[in-house]
Amino acid sequence: MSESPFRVRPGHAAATPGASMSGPEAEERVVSAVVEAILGHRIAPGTRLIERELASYAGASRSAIRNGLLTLAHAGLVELSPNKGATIAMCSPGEARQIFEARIVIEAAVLDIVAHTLNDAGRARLDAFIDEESTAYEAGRMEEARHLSRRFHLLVAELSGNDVLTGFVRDLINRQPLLSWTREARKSRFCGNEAHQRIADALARGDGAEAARLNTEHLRELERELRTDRDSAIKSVGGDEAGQDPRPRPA
Amino acid sequence: MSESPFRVRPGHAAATPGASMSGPEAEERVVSAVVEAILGHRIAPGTRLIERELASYAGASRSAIRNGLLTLAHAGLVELSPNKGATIAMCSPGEARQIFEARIVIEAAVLDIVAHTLNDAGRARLDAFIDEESTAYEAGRMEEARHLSRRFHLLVAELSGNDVLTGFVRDLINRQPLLSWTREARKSRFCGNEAHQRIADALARGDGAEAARLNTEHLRELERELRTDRDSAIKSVGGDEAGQDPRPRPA
DNA sequence: TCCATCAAGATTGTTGACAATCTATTCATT
DNA sequence: AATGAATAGATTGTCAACAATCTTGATGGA
Repeated sequence: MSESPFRVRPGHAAATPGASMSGPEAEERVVSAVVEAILGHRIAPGTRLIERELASYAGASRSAIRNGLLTLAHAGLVELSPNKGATIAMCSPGEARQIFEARIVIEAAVLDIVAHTLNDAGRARLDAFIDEESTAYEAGRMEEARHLSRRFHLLVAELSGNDVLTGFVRDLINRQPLLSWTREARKSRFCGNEAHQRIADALARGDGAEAARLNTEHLRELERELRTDRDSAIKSVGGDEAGQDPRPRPA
Repeated sequence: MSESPFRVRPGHAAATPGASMSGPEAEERVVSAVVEAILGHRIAPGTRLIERELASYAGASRSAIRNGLLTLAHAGLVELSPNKGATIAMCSPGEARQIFEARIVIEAAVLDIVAHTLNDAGRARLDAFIDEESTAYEAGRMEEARHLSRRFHLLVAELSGNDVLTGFVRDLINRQPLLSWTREARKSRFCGNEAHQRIADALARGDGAEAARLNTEHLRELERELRTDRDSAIKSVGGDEAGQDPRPRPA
């Protein structure tokens, strides 16, 4: 059996089939494990999720797993088909376009709100965040940098003070890795935090329109990069996909 | 509570405790029954939903009910507390404000998209819808009119061609009745479809900015009306709930 | 009268087993 | 060899019973 794509969280023992450490946390544990696996590009879209495997991994019952899968399905991260089970969601190019469009318009609105309401505490949070992000980039810690790069957009949403919009942004960001599976370890030339730095500067000046414009440009750049990745993946048909480690379980 | 707030759908027999007409539809039936009950103002926020009651009503097992409640919780319509069960969600004034804000910004973006992409077929759908809505209003069929009034905003979202944004708008609209429980049967002076008519006209002209402006004004009017309702409800009932914590979201 | 304590009932949470369905392999036929 | 049917295995869907927890009402004392 291949390596599990799910990462064991500190403080939690790995799957011990006998130990039924169930509880309200079990469902949450499965959800966050799958989310982390998706965000870390350790699990491919289309991978089938088998209830009993997840159950034994998480040391939970199938009921908890089912609840977790329902939660993930609502967040758009897994697809459920009756009698056929759950798979990691696959986004068609059309869906990818819609997700980017949604991010562009919602984040533009959020940035406009933040530009009008940002206080000193928020400005400090933004500054500290940008520092942390650029430090991670310069140190070459790409995994952490990618994580922080996603977190930036979430932080801006949080600064708007609107939990509803923040939840939408979080869902959209979590689906991002599903759009560009191949972009795993490649160092993106657009994912640097210069764009984030400029957006934060515009926010600090109270210029919401400019911040929104920069963010839109930033996201369009990401989308363009994604499309070229997808195209190049098409021409190198089977080799690339089979060569990557995380494949659907052989089972 | 002697009378059930849930309306029996045509084609489905009422609860027959012995008949276990379960299936994949059972969950869906419960979900839509609760949604309809909320939309029809037949069930109050804070009402406790007891699994066994719902199960016997829907002729389904508790498992299906549980799944349905989870779905409703994800949509923000019910709140689940561990070991305490499910209640119809209650929105604090702060949450209500956030929901209106989210609707304003998302629908503005949607209107801008529609204004740039509307074709003849879409224009025809809008026209037909406005006719149907105004007919319902003039005939005094207020329940249908309220339904269509909500549907108008959903139709505009659908015309944008973006399923992601449409889903967000749908969730927000479905939560609307939770914000203004007291406004049940009252004929609102702002809920007429003149506003919708003007928005549709602006869309037909391709003037997205004006459509968004009109829609924002429309929603702010609704929110103001809601606040006066809530204030008058406070003086009659007296007990007002403190700020509720927002529901937990998937990580 | 008010408050703490406690017991009985009610409700949710969990488990395991069973039925229904799908999937993959095998095997017969053309 | 290719195709289609049948069978065995695997997986999901469902259910009823049991355990854990909460709620309600009563009881007794200050």
